[in-house]
Amino acid sequence: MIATLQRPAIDVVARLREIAASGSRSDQRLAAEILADPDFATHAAIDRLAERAEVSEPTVTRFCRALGCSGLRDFKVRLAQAVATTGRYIRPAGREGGAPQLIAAGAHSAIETVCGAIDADDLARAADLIVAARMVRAYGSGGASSLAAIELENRLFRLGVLAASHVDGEVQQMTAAAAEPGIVVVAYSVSGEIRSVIEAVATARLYGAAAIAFTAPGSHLAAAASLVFPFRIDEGTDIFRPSPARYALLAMTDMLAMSVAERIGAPAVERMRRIKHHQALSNRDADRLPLGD
Amino acid sequence: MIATLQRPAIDVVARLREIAASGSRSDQRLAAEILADPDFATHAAIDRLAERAEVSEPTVTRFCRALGCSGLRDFKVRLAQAVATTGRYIRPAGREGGAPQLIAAGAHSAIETVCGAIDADDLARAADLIVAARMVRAYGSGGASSLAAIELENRLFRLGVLAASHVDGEVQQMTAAAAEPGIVVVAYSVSGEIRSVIEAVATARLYGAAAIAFTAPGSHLAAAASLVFPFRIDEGTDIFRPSPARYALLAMTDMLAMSVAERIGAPAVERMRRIKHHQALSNRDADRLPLGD
DNA sequence: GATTCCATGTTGCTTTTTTTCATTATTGAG
DNA sequence: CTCAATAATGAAAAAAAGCAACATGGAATC
Repeated sequence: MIATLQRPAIDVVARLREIAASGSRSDQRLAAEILADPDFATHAAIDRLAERAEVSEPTVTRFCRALGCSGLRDFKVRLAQAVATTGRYIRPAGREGGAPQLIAAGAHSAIETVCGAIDADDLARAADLIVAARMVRAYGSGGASSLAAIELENRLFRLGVLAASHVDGEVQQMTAAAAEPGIVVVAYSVSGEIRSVIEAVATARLYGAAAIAFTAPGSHLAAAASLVFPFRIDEGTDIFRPSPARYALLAMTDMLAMSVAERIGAPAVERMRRIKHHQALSNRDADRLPLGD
Repeated sequence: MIATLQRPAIDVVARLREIAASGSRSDQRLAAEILADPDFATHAAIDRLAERAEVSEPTVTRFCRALGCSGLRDFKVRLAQAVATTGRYIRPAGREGGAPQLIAAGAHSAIETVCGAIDADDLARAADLIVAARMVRAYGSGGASSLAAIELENRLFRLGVLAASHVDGEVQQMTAAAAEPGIVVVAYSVSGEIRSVIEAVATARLYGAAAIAFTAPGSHLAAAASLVFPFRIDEGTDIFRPSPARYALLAMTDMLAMSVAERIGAPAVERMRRIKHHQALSNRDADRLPLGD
C-alpha cells in the first residue's frame, strides 16, 4: 500500500468544527466529544470512543473517513499532531493556554542563536585553556549567571577538572585576589555589568590567570576578559515571560563542557563511569539516568 | 470522568538518537530506520516497520517499551507529536553532527516534550497551591535538580512568594521535619530515587504540607508527592552527551512560575518593577536586560 | 567447560479495527 | 398519507494489528 506516503494536508480540527456544527446526528456527537477531549481521542480505542459518544464502532471509522483520513489510526495521528502544534487546547482555555508555547519559543530561539553563532575556534581555545588549567573558577551572580556557573562546576569536576563556582560577590573578589598563572576563570553575565564579576575578572588577570567570559558584547566584562563569547538575547517586554537567557547560558556551558570532555577523552569516561557506578549502588536502573540527577 | 490517563512527558527523539548510537543490534536498526523516516514510522503497521528494519514484530514492541512508551500505539502518537513540533531538529541522526547541533537538538526536543505534555489542570492546581502557601520550599539534589530548585526560589521570591531552596540533603530533612499545613514543598528529581528528597517529601506531608514533584513516573518520589508532574528524559550511555534533562526541568519551572505570576497579577508586576529599579541604579540600560542577570 | 543472562525470534492469543450486511430513520414524489 | 429511495446506523463476523509466552542461540561469566 503506497497510499501511506500520500498524506494530503488536512486540517482535522477545522473539519471537526465543521462537522460539529453541521453533520449527521452521530457525527456531531463524535466531533463534539473529540473536540472536548482530544487527548482522550488520540489514545482511546475505538470502542471507548464509540461508547463515549454513544455511537457504534463502524460509525467512528466512517467518521474518520469523512474527515479525509484513511481510517481511525490515521485520524489519531493527525489529531495528535494538530494538538501538538496548535497547543494542547483546541478550545481556547484562557490566558494560560499560550504559556508553554511562549516558553518553548523563547528557549528554542535562544538556543538556536547561541548554538549557531558560537565561534568554533574560540570554543576550542577555551577548552584547551581549561584542559591545561590547574584549576577553574566559575563566576556568576544574579540568578541566571549563577546557575550557569554552578553548572559549569558540576560538569567539569565530573571530567576530572578541578573546578569551583562562586556566586557570592565577596568570595569572587577574594578568590580572584588569590589567583595565579594556571588558574582559569570563567565569568558569566547577561548584562556584563555586574561589578563583582568584572572586578574579579580584572583582578584575576592581573595575577596571571586567563579569563573566559560569556557575556554581552561591548560590556565592561567583555573588555576585562581575555577570551569572550559574546551573546545577546532579546528579552521582550512581557514582564511575566521568563528570560530565555538562561537557556542560552546553559547551552553555551554544555558546548564548553563537551569540548573539554572530548579533549580529555578516555580518562573522563572512566571517571564518569566511576561516578555512575556509585550512583548505581543506590539505584537499580541508573543506566537510564543522568549523572547526578 | 476524571480518568485522564497520566501521560508522562517522554523525550522519544532524544531516546531514539541515544539508542541509534548505543543500543542492541536490533534496536539500533530500528532507531535508525525511524529517525531516517519518521513519517513512515508514524503510519506504518508493526509488520511493515519490522520488515523494514529486518527485525521481528515483538522486537518492535519491546523497543517501544524501552523508549518509555506503553506500546507501539503510544510510541506512534508521541513520535507524531515530536515530528509535528520539532520536525526540523530530528534530522541530525548521524553522529557526525557537531557538538552544537547535538546539544541544540537534545535541548529542543526536551523542551518540546515537557511543554507539550504538561497537564494544564495540574499546573493550575500547583500554581494555586503556591499562591495560597505561607511558604514554599524547593528540594533538589544532584546537579540538574538542585539547579531547578534554586531557580524556582529565584523566580518565586521575585513574585513576592516566600520561597527557599535546599540542595543539602540534611537540610532538606530538617526543614521537612519543621513543616506544617500551609507549607508547600516542590521536589525535583530526574530519577525520583534520591533518598533525602523522597524522605523530605514524605516527612513534610506527614506534617500537613502539600508536596509537588517534578520527577519520573512510577518512582518513589512520585508516590510520595501529592501532585506529580511526570516526565522522563532518558540519558542512556553516551557519556559525553550533556543531559537534556536540565532543559526540561528549567522549562517546567518556567511554566510553574509563569502560572503563579499570572495568578498574582498586579502586585507581582509592582514587585518586579521595584527589583528592576534597584538593578537600574547600577546599570544604565537595564531596561533591555532580564531581572537578575 | 558449564552456567547464566540477554537479545531475539516463533507461535499463538487478544485486542482493535474494518468490512459486510441488515435494520432503521428520513425525505420527497405521487 | 404512503411508499419507495436514500442515507444513516448498528450487529456481527472477518481481518488486521499488536502483544505475551515461551523457545533458542549466542555472548558473558564463573
